[in-house]
Amino acid sequence: MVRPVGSDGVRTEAAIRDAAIHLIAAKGFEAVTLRGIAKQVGIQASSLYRYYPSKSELLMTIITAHMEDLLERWAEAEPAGGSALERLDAFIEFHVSYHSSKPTEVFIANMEMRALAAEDRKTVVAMRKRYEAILLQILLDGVEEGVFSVPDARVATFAILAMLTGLTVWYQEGGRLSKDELVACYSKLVTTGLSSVA
Amino acid sequence: MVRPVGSDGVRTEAAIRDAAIHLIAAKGFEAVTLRGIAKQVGIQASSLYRYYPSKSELLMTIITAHMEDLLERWAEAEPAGGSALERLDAFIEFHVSYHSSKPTEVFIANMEMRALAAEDRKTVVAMRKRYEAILLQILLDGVEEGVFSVPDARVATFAILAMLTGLTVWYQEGGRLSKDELVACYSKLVTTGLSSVA
Amino acid sequence: MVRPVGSDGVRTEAAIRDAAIHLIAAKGFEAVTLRGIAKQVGIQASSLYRYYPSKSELLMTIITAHMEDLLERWAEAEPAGGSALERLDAFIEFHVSYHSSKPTEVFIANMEMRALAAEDRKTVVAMRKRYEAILLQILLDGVEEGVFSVPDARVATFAILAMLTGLTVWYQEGGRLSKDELVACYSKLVTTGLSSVA
Amino acid sequence: MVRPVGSDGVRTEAAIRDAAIHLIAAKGFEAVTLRGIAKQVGIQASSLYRYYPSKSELLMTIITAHMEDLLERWAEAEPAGGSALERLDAFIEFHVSYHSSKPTEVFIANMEMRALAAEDRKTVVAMRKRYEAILLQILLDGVEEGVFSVPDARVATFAILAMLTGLTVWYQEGGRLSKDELVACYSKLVTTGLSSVA
DNA sequence: CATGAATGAGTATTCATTCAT
DNA sequence: AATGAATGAATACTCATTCAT
Repeated sequence: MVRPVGSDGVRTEAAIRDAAIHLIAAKGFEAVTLRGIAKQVGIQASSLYRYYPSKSELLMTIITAHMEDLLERWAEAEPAGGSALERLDAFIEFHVSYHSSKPTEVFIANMEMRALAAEDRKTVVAMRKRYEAILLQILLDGVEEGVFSVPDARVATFAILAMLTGLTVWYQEGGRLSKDELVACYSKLVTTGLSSVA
Repeated sequence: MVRPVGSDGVRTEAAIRDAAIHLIAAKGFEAVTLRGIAKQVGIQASSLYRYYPSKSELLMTIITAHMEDLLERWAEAEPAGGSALERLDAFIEFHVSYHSSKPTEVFIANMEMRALAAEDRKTVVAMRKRYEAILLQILLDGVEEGVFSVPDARVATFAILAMLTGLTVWYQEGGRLSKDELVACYSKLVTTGLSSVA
Repeated sequence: MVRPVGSDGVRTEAAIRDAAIHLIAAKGFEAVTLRGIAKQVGIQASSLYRYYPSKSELLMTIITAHMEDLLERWAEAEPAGGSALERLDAFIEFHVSYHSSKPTEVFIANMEMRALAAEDRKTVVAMRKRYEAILLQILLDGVEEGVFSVPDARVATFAILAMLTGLTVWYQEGGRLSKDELVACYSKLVTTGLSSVA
Repeated sequence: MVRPVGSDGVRTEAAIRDAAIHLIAAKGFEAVTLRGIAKQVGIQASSLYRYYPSKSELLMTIITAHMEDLLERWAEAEPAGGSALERLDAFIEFHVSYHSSKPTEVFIANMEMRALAAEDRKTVVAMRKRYEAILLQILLDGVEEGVFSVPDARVATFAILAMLTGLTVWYQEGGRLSKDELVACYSKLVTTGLSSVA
């Protein structure tokens, strides 16, 4: 009997990841059991080992897949050239869109880094730094252009990312605000804050 | 050795809480073991039960003590009257000062709510909502006064709190910036964003 | 060693029950540890959980299995019709035979009901009442027929059952008396007491 | 300050025994904790050690006190001389009276012998044998006199004692039957069984 | 006479992981 | 590709017991 391409195995692997992502987001990595994941998939816990060599590698896979995806997509979405303000707008739009479309993965990547082994954590931190560097550069350029004024670009980077990423805590697809409204909201706050003057 | 000379219940209880706070912040509640806490305090794990009836009540105590403290201190620091802008400044100064002076407790309160039992989580969420309501009211007042312009006050509240609270992730006492500089940084970002015009 | 070759779930489950029954009868339920049971079976304590979800459910299983067996077997052994005296003889023969063939299970069922959770205890008490009702009915019928004389049928039921069941405390298979002699002994005592007249 | 005779200490010791007796009867010795006993008395667990050197000696004290009391009282109640039938009646009256007046202590002595250390158990078994020997002798005498007919005097002894003692399981002071009715009930059953002829 | 602080051995139970089938 | 039986190390928690005060 010929097994159709992309059959069982592949499907099972995807199902495992999906189940893991939702359970980890809901209960936290340590509180999730392999039996729990297996049950949701409809297989035995021992069968998980066909697909992932350990619980921690399952987490690492989820987090790095997310980080790689994030960085790749920005590489595609990144505007070639443009003013700092234009690039900032593009970045906010990208970040908010991505984070509101995959809030669960993002939430895990932010919450469960402590659960990674030291080595793995280092790898992920490095990826995250690459992402932070994108915004930091935009801010520095904007300051140089004279359009941005920040007391401390590094703190501002952390602050803005924390603000933007915070949406994963409360955002639910199909909520009160459309994605465009969400982007507008955050764009306004980042560029002119609360002030009604500018 | 049954009881070391000079042992003292009050001192032990404080030591347990301190040890628990630091371990939980570093590794996450689920990953922390009572043995680990006890070891750091220099007692046996079973002795913890003289002070806290269960691991989860220990967490609950830490989180509620923090939340109560936060709300009480704001009640003291809150300016009587004043414009929305003045009250916003006061709130930011308070929030940043408090969060930078107790980053560990705050971090735990934000990260470990999932580890609480449903009932306890409800209690804490209610306290948190009371705190969020403070900022929300300031924003609404500012909008009415015409000094603030926000697309959505509720989203803005979450966004600003996420930004301000985010400092607990990276802030370390005695770092590059003084507390005043920190407050100035965040104040600037909240009121006028990145714009150099205003 | 992960799984000894030729290990078999059904066999293991039976071995666990046997070990549990003997240990509980010897030391009492509370004094028996899962480690102790496991050791006797030759497995790890954690492996018990593949077969019984908790220590108390293991006890409940043992007790209810015994009670169900007792009631079913009487249903089979019960004479269709007959005088009260004939039915009494049949009951005594059945009860003494059953109790002397499974003294350990019976002993546990009598001694360890306190160890059951309230809910479970209720269930077992109800089964026991069904059994007691059998003898009570025989006594009432005998009184009506005029062959039995009892000051109080309810007390007599408890008294006779206590007497008959008491054999589980001292009886050992292969002892001085044969099963038939045992039945004769108890029959005599129940029907005419110590009197040498009748 | 002069302490009044028979004060605190004595009262506390009695309170501890009472509390222990009722708790052990209700939950079983192993399930009872010293903290539980102390709580009921209104003292700290550590204070129990002023009165009893260990949990198991507390049990041993309760059981032997009961057994000694039982034997002493029979020595007082025992009729000097008399026929086997008269002595049997006296024994039954004594046994039922004593057991219905102290059902809790008796219950413990019967149920918790397994909880005693081997050495202590031996001691108690010996006392119990002395008590059983009383009834056995009466039966043997009655057989010799020709008024009793028993297939096996030893089995009859166990059987009758099990029947009589069984009342501690269900008897409650102030219940449906008076003590005299109770004695009459059991007397009838022992001497002529269920038969209506004799 | 009584306690409060502490111990340490022990308990049921959980869980990631292994591997013959 | 998947499972069922089993492991062993770990976990929160309990409890009898000790003893300086």
